[in-house]
Amino acid sequence: MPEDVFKALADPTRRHILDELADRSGQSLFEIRARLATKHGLGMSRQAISQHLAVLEAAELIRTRRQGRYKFHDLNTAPLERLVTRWLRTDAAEDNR
Amino acid sequence: MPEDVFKALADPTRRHILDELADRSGQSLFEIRARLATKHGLGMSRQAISQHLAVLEAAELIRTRRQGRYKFHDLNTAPLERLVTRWLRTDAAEDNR
DNA sequence: TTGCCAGGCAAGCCGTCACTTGCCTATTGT
DNA sequence: ACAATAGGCAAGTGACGGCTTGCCTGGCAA
Repeated sequence: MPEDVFKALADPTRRHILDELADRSGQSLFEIRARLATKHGLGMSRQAISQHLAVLEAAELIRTRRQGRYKFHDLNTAPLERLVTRWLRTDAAEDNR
Repeated sequence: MPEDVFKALADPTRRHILDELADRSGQSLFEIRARLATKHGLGMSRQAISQHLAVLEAAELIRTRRQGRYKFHDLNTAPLERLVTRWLRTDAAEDNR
């Protein structure tokens, strides 16, 4: 299940989205779109970012909460923590995967 | 340049290769191919794995050393270390990328 | 030397992915 | 009520990625 995390992190635009959510939590789709455009020069359609957010949500890298007609996105760093340590630990070899 | 690391990690076969090299360092192409086949049930062509190794080497996740007609592969965990910490540190925000 | 073995190069196929476009639903403001 | 706003749901397109196949090169052993 957390195998999708790698796939989600593969795209640079999605990594920029994570950067934005790390900088300011609880942003809406249009906010993210605006900040990607101004700060990173990414002029993408609204739907493109919506699909990226769907991928990130499926990988559980972001959590969403609806509020009226707004949908706010929050970063969830939990899947990131034991992701790379899989190869970093050179001591006791326990196959926990 | 370490942006390719994410792309390299996106493929499950490549992650299995890293697992193998983490388990036994300095394996050759045919060794890796054999162990992927037996331990993970991956019956892939030699060339497929060669291409995967090329991607991993381009991302500097493995280092290679030629010795006669053999080419040995070693895991290099250096690019992995400050990869995920980009989103994990919630303290001082320095844009080092 | 001759043959075998480890590996590289290049083209081609096919599936997946990122992105767009068009249309539709729901909620808020006037 | 009506219009504007925030977002969702497809379907279609172009490009990239993984894998195969075929041929070629360098090193080692008999």
